[in-house]
Amino acid sequence: MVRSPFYDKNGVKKGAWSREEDDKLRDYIQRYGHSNWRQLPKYAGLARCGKSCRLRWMNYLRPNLKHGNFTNEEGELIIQLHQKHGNKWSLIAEKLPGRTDNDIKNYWHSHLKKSLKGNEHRDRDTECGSRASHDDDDGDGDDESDDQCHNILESSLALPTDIAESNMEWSRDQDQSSSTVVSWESLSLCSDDFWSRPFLLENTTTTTTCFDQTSFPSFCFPYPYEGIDNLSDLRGIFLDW
DNA sequence: AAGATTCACAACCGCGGGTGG
DNA sequence: TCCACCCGCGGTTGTGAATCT
Repeated sequence: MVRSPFYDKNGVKKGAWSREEDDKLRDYIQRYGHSNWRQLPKYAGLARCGKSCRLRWMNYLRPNLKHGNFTNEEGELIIQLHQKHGNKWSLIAEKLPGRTDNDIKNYWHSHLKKSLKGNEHRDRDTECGSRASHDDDDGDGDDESDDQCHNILESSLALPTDIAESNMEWSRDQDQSSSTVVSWESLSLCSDDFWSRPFLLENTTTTTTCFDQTSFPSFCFPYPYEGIDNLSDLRGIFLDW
């Protein structure tokens, strides 16, 4: 159901999250918050990019998330809100506690849009039934009509109110911050999109440069020790401190 | 029973906005 | 004003599961 895990050319892990990764991410965020997604994977000991961590947390690990089927009430509300706001999924998600924008977006595309499409077909058949029957004679016309409907439904601005209303009838039928900011000098050596930049301890050439963390006062290490194991990182912390 | 098709949804990608130097 | 960094959003894709033929 999800992409198989793999490593990209930068050594960043992609694809499905393992149980262990979930645990690491959850534990880290619960303890230290997520004030800096980009640096989080390094501190948490994850071979992921910050963007991936954020997505996983927001869409799956965050507390109080609802998983599973949408209720009729939720579906109804989504239709109403989509009619009002269009594809502003995050806006819609704010009105549905426990649901993420991604969930709602997926639900819309897999359930509601299809049903609206069905209603649209009915409406069109009512308005010009003979034409519709011609289109469907060989089956090809249906695909074309689907595309037309698709275009309409892609934009909520173009979504006729009566369609949405008719669909509502169908519906009835059925943190604490870790104050992290540390200026990592080593970061300036990196380039590319910051989201995909790896923060991999495993792949850095300096990881073998060890130091005794226990020699420093504990307040020097607001993060789990395993996330700070090279001297340039340590230097960044002290420069900022 | 087996292959084809569709469904459902987790995850990725690219873009744009906000912010600070 | 410009630029880089950081973040969040919305569109899209990939793939296992379910269903159909």
